Amino acid sequence: MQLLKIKNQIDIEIKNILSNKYNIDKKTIVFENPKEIQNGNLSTNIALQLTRDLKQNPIIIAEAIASEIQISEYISEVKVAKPGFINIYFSDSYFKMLIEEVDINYGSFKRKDQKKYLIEYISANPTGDLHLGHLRNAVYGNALVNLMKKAGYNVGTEYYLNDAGAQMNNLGLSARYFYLLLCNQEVDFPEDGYRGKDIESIGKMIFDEFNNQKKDESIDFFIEYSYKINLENIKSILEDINIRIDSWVSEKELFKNDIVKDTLQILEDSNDLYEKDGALWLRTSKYLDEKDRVLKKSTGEYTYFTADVAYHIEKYKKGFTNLINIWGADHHGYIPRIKSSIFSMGQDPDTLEIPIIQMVNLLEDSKTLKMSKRAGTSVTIKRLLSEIDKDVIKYFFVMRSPDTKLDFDISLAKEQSVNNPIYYINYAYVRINSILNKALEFEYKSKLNNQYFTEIEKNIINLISTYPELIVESANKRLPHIIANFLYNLASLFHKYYDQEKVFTDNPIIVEKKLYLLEKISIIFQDGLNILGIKLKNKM
RNA sequence: GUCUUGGUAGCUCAGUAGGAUAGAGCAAUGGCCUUCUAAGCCAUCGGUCAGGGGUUCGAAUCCCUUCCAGGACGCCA
Repeated sequence: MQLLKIKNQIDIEIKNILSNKYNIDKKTIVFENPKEIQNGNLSTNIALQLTRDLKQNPIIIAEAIASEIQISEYISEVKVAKPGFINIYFSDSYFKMLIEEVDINYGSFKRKDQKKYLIEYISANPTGDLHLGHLRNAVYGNALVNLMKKAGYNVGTEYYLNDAGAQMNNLGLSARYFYLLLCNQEVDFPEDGYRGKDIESIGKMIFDEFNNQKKDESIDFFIEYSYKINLENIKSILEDINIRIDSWVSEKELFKNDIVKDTLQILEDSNDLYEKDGALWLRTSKYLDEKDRVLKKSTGEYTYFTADVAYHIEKYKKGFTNLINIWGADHHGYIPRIKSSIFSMGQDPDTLEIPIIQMVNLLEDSKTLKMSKRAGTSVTIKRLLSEIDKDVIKYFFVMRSPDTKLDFDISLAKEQSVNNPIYYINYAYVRINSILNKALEFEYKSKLNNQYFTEIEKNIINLISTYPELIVESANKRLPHIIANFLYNLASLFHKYYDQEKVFTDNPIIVEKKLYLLEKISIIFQDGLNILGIKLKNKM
C-alpha cells in the first residue's frame, strides 16, 4: 500500500541522515498521521526524541534533519513545527496515487507465518435462550474473525456445546416440572432448576405434543427434548443475525470418544496430578493459578474443567497453533486454571489468548433488568430482534471497546434508532448511491482526469489512506471498534463534502473526478461494514 | 480480602506502543433546503481527563498510592 511504502522510504532516509550526521543508530522512527491537515500528511517526532542524547534544541535538530529530506515527486514540502515535529506534505500527484489504489482488495493483507487460529466464541450453554451478553460476544467475535481474515490471519471458528453434566439434568428436571404442572400433577420445583419462560414453554411444547402420555417418562427424555429445542433456537438466532460458526463441538462426544480419558493419561505423565481427599487434582498452582483444581470428584464424576482441558488440547491436535477464546467478564477468574492446564499438557500458554468482553447491563425505561437465568427474567434476543433492526443492535455492540461495560436500554435503542450512528454511516452510503445513479442518467463516467484536489478532498484521501494500517492495528489489538470509529469519521467527512461541494456542476472534468472519489469512498464503506458484519441499506 | 475491567463535557462514549489548542453523538441555543435524500451541514454552550504524588523536553496515556463502580473468587457448569 502506498502510505506504508512511503513511510518505509522516509524511514530509511531519516535513519541514513541520523547515522551520517549524528552517528546515531535509531531502530524505530515513529510516524503519525496528524489530525490537523495543516500539520502535514505524515509527521515524526524524531527530533524531540533526540533532544536528550544530542543536548540540543529540538527545533534545531528538526530543521537539520528536515533540510536533508528530499523533495520528490511525492513529497511537496517538509516543514518544522513548534516543539520540534517534522511535518511532511504530500504532492497532488501522490494524493492521486493514494486514491487510485483503492479497490475491493484494499487493506487486505497476506501473512507469511504458518499460524492457524481457532476462535471460539459464544459457547453459551444450551440450557435456555441466548441473552444480550451472548449477543455482544457473538457480534464482537464475528467482527474479529472477519477483521483478522482481512488482515491475513488464517482463522477458524468454533462453538463449544456444554451438553453434558449436572446442568443438563437440571434442564430436564425443569422442563419436566413445567410439563407435569400442565398434567395437573403436584411437584416441587427442582433445587437448581431454571425458571425461565423459555423452559416453561418447552414444558408446554411437550404437553401439546404428547398430552399426559409422558408423565412417567425417564428424565433422559426431557433432557434430550429440551436440549434439542434449545440448540435449534440458538442456531436459528445465529442464522437470523448472519453469524456462521465453522464447527460445533459437543462435550458429550469428548467423553464418548475417550478424549477426556486420553487427556488424563497425558496429564499422568506430566507429574501434575495427585490424589487428595478421594479426589483427583491438577496442580494448576504450579503455574499461574492461585490453587489446585479438581479433575475427578470423590464421587467419581469428572468436573466441567476436566472436559474443558481435554477440549483445549483437542484444538491443538486438530492442527491449530493459536487459540482465541472470547469470554464474558464473569469467566475471568477461570483464565489462570485453563492456561495452567495448557502448561501441564506441554503447550505454550501464550498461544491461548482470551479477550474478555465486559457485561451487558440491560435496561428498560432506565430501569435495570436482571439477567439471571434462574430467576427467569432474562430478556431474549428473539424479543429484541422482533422490535429493533438487527443491524442497529449489531452496530451498537461493535462500536464500543469490549473493555467497557455496556448499558443497553431497550426503549432508548428503539427511540434513538433514527439517530443511531449506523444510520449516519448508512446515510452517507445512500447519498453516494443516489448521486452515482443520477450520474448514470446523465451518462457521466467516473474518471480521474487531473490531479487537482480541494482541501476537503485531500482530507478524505488522507483518511482513506490510513485504512490499511487500521486494519492491521485493530486486528492485532483484537479491537474491531477501531474500524467502526474510522467509518464514522469517514461518513462525517463525506457529509461535510456533500454539503460543501455539489457534484453536478458545469465542468465535466470536475464532475468525473468527484464521481471517481465517491466510488472509492463507497468501496470503503462496504468493506468496513462487511468486516463488522453489518449490511448496508441501499435506500433509506 | 485477592484477582480483574472501568472512572474523560449534564448523559453515552472515542482517544493509551507518551506528542501539537483533549474529540464525537445525545441534550441545550441559534442559523442553513428554488440543483445530487435536512436520517444532513454550520455555529454557540459545555472539561480539575476521579484525587494525590512521581518519571521527562512533553502525561488522559507510563509508575506508585488513595477513593468510587462493575465482574470473578465451588469436589457448580
